[in-house]
Amino acid sequence: MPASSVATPSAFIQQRNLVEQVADYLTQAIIEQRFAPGERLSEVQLARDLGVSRAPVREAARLLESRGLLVSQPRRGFFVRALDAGELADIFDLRLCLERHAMERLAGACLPETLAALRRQVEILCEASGSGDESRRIEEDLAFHRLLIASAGNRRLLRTFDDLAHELRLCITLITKTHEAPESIAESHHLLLDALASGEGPRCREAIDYHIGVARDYVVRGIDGARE
Amino acid sequence: MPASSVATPSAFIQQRNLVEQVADYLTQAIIEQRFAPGERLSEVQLARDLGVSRAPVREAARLLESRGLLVSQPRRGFFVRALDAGELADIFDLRLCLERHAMERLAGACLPETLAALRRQVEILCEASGSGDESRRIEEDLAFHRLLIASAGNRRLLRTFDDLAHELRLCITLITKTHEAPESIAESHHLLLDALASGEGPRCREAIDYHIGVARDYVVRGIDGARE
DNA sequence: GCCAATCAAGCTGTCGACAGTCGTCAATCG
DNA sequence: CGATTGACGACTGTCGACAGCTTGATTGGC
Repeated sequence: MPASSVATPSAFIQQRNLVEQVADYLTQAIIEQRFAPGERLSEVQLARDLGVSRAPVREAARLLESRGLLVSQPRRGFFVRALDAGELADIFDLRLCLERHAMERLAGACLPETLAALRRQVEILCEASGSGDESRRIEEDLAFHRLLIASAGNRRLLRTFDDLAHELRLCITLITKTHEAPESIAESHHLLLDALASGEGPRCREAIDYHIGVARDYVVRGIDGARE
Repeated sequence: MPASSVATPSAFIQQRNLVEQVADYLTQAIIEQRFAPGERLSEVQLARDLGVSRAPVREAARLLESRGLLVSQPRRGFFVRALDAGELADIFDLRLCLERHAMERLAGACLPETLAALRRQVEILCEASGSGDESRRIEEDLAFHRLLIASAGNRRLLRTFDDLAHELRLCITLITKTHEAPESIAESHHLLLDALASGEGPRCREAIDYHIGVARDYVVRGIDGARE
C-alpha cells in the first residue's frame, strides 16, 4: 500500500470495502507508531473515530491479528503487537529461511528476464534511497525481496513472506524514528544480483545469509540504541 | 487442535466463545469433506444450522480464510478452498523449506532431552499407525513434525508451520478417502531421528528432503489416483 | 428459437442495540 | 493502614434488521 498519509481518520474512509479501509488505516497507524506498542485499542472508540460501526472494525482487527500486527485477548480486546528482542530474532530467522529457499530455487535456473527485473528493482531502490524519503526506501527494499521470492514461483511461499512483511515493517519502523539507513544498504543488493548471475548455489546462500544478517544487526542495534 | 488436555485451572474456566466453536466446527467439516471443495458457504444457512447469528460465523470464516481453508470473494461470500496440483506442490515445497530450516538449526545442537521427546513421539506415532485409526495417525504424524519445528526454538517459524498444517490436513484427507497410508511411513521417522542423533548437517538435510519427498509423492499419487 | 432486458429471491455488508463480563475505584472491614 | 469487597462504568460478544448487490430465472422482443 503506497502510503497515502492521511491525517484525519474519517478522510481515510471512502468507497471500498469498509473492512479493507479500516484495516489499511489501522496498518498505517500502527506502522507509523501513532498507536504505541502494547496499547489497547477500543472497538467503540475506533468505530467512533472512523465513523463506522463496530463490525468492520472487529473484522479488520482480526485481519491484522492474523498478520501479526495486533494480538487479542478474549473478553479484553485487541492490543498493538509489542515485539521483544526474541520475537525480532525469530522474525529475521524466518525471513532468512524463506529467502534462502527462494535463492536456492533460483540459483540454478534464473531466467535472464527474471534477473533483469530484479536488477531494475535494485535501481529503483537505489534511486529511492537517495531521495531522502525513508518510508519509500523501505517499501522499495521490501518490494525487491518480494520480487525475489515471487521469482521462485511458489505462491504459498510468497503469501508467507507477505504475512511476514507486515511484521518486518513493524521492526524497521521501530528504528527509523531514530536513525536513517545508510545508502550502502541499497547498494548491497547488487551482491545478491551478482550471486544469482553466477548461478553458484553456495555463493547465493552466502550472499543472502550476509544480506539478511546485516539487516538484522542493523535493526537490533537500532532497537538497543533507542532503548538507551 | 490437540485434544484439550487441561493442565491449568484457568484453561478449565475459559468459556470458549462462539467464534472458536464455529471455527472448530467448520474446520472439522472441511477436513472431513462434508463440504465439497469449491462449495459456496452461506453465512445465513450456517448460522441457522448452528443456531447462532451471522456475526460469529463471519468472524470464524475470516479466521479460516487466514488459515487457507476458505477463500473469500467480495460481495460473493466464502468458498471451500479447492487445491490444484500446483498449490499442492507449493504447500509441500514450503513445508520442506520450514522443516529443512528446523533440521539445520537442530543439527549441531540437539539436546538429549529434545531427541528423547522426538523419539517418544515417534513411538506414539507407530502405535497410532497400528491402531487403524487413520485420522489419529495423521494427527500424531503432524504432532511429530510440529515438535521438530518447535524444538528449533523459533516461535514465529512454529506459527507459520501451524498455519500450513491446516492446509496439509486438507491435502492429506483428500486422499485417505481412497487408500490408507502404509505402516512404513510411521517407521520412516526413525531415519530423521538417526540423522539428528548423528549431528551431521548434510545427513539431516538429506533425511528431511527424502522424508518430505516421500510424503509429497504419496499425496500426489493419491490425488491422481482418485481422479481416475 | 435465441438473445437481451427485467425482476424476484437470496445473499453479503453494515448498522445499532442488548446482555454479560472485566477493570477500576471507593467504601468497608480487620 | 492494608486488604477485601462491592458497585459503577466501559467494553466485548452476540444478536436481529435493513439496504444494496449478485444471481438465476422469467419474460419480452427480434
